Amino acid sequence: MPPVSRTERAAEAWESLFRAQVAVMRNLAADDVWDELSMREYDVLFTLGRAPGRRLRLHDLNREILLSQPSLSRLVERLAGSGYVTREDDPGDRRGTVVVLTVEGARVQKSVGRRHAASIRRHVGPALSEDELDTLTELCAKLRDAQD
Amino acid sequence: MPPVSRTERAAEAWESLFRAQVAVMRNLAADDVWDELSMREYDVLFTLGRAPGRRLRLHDLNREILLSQPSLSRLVERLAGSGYVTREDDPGDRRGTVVVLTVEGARVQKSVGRRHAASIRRHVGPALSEDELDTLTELCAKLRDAQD
DNA sequence: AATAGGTTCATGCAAATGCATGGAGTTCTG
DNA sequence: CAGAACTCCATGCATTTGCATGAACCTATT
Repeated sequence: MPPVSRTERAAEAWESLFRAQVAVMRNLAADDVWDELSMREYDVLFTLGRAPGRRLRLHDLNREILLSQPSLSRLVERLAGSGYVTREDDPGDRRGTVVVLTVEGARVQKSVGRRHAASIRRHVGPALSEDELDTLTELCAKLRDAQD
Repeated sequence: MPPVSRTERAAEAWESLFRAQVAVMRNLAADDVWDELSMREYDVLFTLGRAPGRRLRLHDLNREILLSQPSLSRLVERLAGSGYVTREDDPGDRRGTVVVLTVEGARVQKSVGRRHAASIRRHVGPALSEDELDTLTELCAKLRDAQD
């Protein structure tokens, strides 16, 4: 076995992470829990639910969601049309738009969220031991924190 | 600290993995290496390059690429138009289409690949120790292998 | 305080994506 | 071995996405 450089190690780790994400994502997407929300819509509502006051500036929301700014703008527009969020002016910065999760939005997010969590348990839970799951959580958190 | 159930551990691990993927992906996408190929196009050419004979059935290719079958069909169509792949009939199964990487396709993939690898080294390499990178690789491989 | 430069968001428009479907080929079943 | 069921791929069509751009606002510089 030849010596493995740091570059190769980084490339292998990313490749492995990426492929695992693709494989798990495909299984999660195939599970029958996306009748009320698409995965991206769920991601937005979930992120809002975690935020203080269940509200976030569009710009801040955009940092959590892998979507271009115009696409997120229109996704939020559709969510507002469905009554799951409202859009308010930011009094502190009048350029900004604050996206606020509605009661109905929170309800739908939780409804889908419960089934999604069960789906995750089925697809991710059995793959690794509890210690391994914790290690994976920590390593990914570390990787994420090192970005930008 | 309350006891943590296996369901919670799985959900945390997936959440952490997913967010890390989003954060890294955003940085990789922002790097100036995608002038000749989009990330998805690169992914297809890269996957073909790894396959034996640098060729893959469209259906098999689709299992590696997170894209619907019609979308992949059209992506391959565009790659063929650019001269990076050719489409051949599968003699063994006449329903099938075999996608073959061309010499030019391999050249472009390598050209982008070199810069992409350097980009990965910059964004992923410094985040973790070498042991941690190896551990992450193994855990993600295990997770991936457990899918389906 | 005026102006230049930066930030935040929305919209026009072309391109890419997914869903539903259909055609062609293969495999299973009685 | 006939036909039903399934698999693989492509195409029509509506939706979603990204890029380019512009409007409104904020901030820094002089």
